[in-house]
Amino acid sequence: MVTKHELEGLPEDADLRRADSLAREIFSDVANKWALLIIEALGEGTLRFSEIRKQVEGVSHKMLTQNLRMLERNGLVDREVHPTVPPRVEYTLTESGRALRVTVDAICGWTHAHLGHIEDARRRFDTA
Amino acid sequence: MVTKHELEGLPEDADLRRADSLAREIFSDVANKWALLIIEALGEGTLRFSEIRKQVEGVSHKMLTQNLRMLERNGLVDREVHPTVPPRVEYTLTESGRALRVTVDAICGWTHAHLGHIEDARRRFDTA
DNA sequence: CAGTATCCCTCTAGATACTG
DNA sequence: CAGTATCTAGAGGGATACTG
Repeated sequence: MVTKHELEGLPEDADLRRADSLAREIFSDVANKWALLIIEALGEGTLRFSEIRKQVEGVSHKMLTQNLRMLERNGLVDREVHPTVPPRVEYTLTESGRALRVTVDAICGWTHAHLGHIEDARRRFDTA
Repeated sequence: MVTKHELEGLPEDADLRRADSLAREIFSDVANKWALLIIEALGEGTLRFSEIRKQVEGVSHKMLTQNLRMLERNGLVDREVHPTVPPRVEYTLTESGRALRVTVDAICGWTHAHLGHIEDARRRFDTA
């Protein structure tokens, strides 16, 4: 990923280049705070728009819709609309979304495991 | 992580709350495109400022310094200044940085593994 | 309730120039 | 070469109001 173009210069792999830039784009989509927090919130279950909004503390209405659309577009979440009134819209991770979620969990785990180290590092840095 | 405050309301765990908000903050620092790409670029090795800049395609001088400072402050990268002229500054992941790198690798792996699915999903979404 | 559209302002991030 | 500072345009994102 974000490959260093080991193959750069070979004229025949425009395909690889394309895949590369696509990977970049997806990485940029996904590697952002709100997207990851939404994925984490969905977890294994199914949540309504308003429920996600509660769980992902601090997310605005706008950011939530934007990111949900993006995740849906990339096939990470499934959006099911129940044509009732009032409407009920449920979001669920797709298989690929759940696969990504595992890595998000790993980041969360890393964060907690290193809280202490990080606090120390900050203190050292800030006093210097 | 980004816990849903299962313990919310109990007055005695201001500590947990603090740790929680710290975790949030760290998550926000780290869950951003440039930070992750820099960590990925550093890998197991040691790179100079200008070398990182080459590897992380598209990063501006400013963004690179900003993110390197942030990563240094959080104890993810080690910054070594050689007092020569011209100056030589080398960056290396710390142990905690390398631990996080593993998860970044996982995200990259995920990206490549799901490129096809994602392209399909996008096509479907965009034509609808 | 969920979603879209509009306004508006902040703050990000690029470009440029300058120092050790 | 690496880093800091300044200026500035423009995207990001909040608040609000309106629709199905």
